[in-house]
Amino acid sequence: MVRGKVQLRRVENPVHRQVTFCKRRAGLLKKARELSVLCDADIGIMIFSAHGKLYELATKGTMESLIKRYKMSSEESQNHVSAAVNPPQDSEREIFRLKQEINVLQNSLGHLFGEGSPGHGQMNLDELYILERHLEIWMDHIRTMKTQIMLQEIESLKNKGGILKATNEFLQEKIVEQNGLNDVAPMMVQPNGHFEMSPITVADYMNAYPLTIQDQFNNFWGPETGFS
Amino acid sequence: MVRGKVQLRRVENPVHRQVTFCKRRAGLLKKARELSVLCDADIGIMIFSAHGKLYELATKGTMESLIKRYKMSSEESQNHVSAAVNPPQDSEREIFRLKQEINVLQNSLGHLFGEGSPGHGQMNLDELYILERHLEIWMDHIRTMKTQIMLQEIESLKNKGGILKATNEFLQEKIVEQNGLNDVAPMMVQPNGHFEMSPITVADYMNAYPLTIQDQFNNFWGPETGFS
DNA sequence: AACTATTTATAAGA
DNA sequence: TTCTTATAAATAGTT
Repeated sequence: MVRGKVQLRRVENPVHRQVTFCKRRAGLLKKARELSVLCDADIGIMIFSAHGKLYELATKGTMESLIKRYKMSSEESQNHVSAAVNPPQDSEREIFRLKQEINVLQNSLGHLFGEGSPGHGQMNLDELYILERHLEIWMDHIRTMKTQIMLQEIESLKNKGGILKATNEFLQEKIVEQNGLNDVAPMMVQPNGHFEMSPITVADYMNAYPLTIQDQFNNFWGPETGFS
Repeated sequence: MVRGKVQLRRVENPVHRQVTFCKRRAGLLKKARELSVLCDADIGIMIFSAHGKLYELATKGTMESLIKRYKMSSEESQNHVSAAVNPPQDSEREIFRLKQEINVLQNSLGHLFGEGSPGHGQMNLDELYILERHLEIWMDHIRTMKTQIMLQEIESLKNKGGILKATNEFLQEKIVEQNGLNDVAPMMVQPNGHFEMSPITVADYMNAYPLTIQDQFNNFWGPETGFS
């Protein structure tokens, strides 16, 4: 018999807990089926017991199909929210497009792998062609993104190089003007393998390494980089 | 007040149905939360109203993570079942491996696209390399499967061809032995576009179409198919 | 949304 | 696990 209100906390006795789990699980699924019938709702429930065992209910179709529907639904609302909040940037649009691609793929795959009976197995050639085409398109997206990122990196490095070059030219002029000399304390390698520059004037450096900064620059970037 | 047992069928009055949906939905989610707390269970619930609106509950993590767990769980049990029932065939093992690939991909994608903030956006090069590699591997699987299916089809056709060839040789011997002749009633095209063979002896056919069956066979398969 | 007469779920005991 | 039963909880119909 029920003695008093049930406390909303973990049932400590493992036997009681197991029994409660059985009973309430049955109750929950029954309620779900009732709700589904009474109100025309489609319901999917996944229950993982404390020991990882899976119990499930799908009141319509398969759990897979409900999950697909869930993903569509939640993505839709997500997009409405983000479209309302941020001005849709190009990169976001691109990501949305890629998400859609992924959905298509996932749907294809769910269809091809998930929903056949295990013995049914083999996909047909047409389906594989479609899948291959999608993969090619997708791979192309990824390669494009990779290329763009690399181009951006090159651009960024070029900018940094340009700034360095300008700085170096300015410093070279200074050196020509001044011609001062101090102690030599060139670049050192630390025990941890990292480099560390001791405080050092440009003139010190020039003294230790007779190449001009411009020469070194060209040695590093090559004469055809547009910086020389 | 509740009058008599509730009938387990759709509530016809739309207003009542909507109210019932609200109340029972709240009840169901409450029960689920209770079960989760009392028994250490992790529960995911998706409810789609008759008009497609989504209501969800995830008692641990996100629905996405529960869905991942569901996929792993259900895949695992599916494999146990199929391993117990059938001797694990190569194609089934291959499909399992592909499923795992897909999981890896989905996880990568979930990580790369789904779980960053929308502004965070850009993947890094390393991640893209990994993803590209996965895609290449996967594409390779698909192309392999395609090739295998085509090879199987060729094999199957060759077998059929071999049987046909043997049959035809046998029939040719019969013809040489007997040399009988009846009315000619060759192959006809029906109004529905399908072919239908009237009852006809091989000798009739030989009479109408002077090529030997062997000649016709070679005309169809070519002399290099291994059947001639 | 709030109220209640009832039905339904279920905790503990067997 | 299943049945029983006292009691808590849910909820259909109403306001």
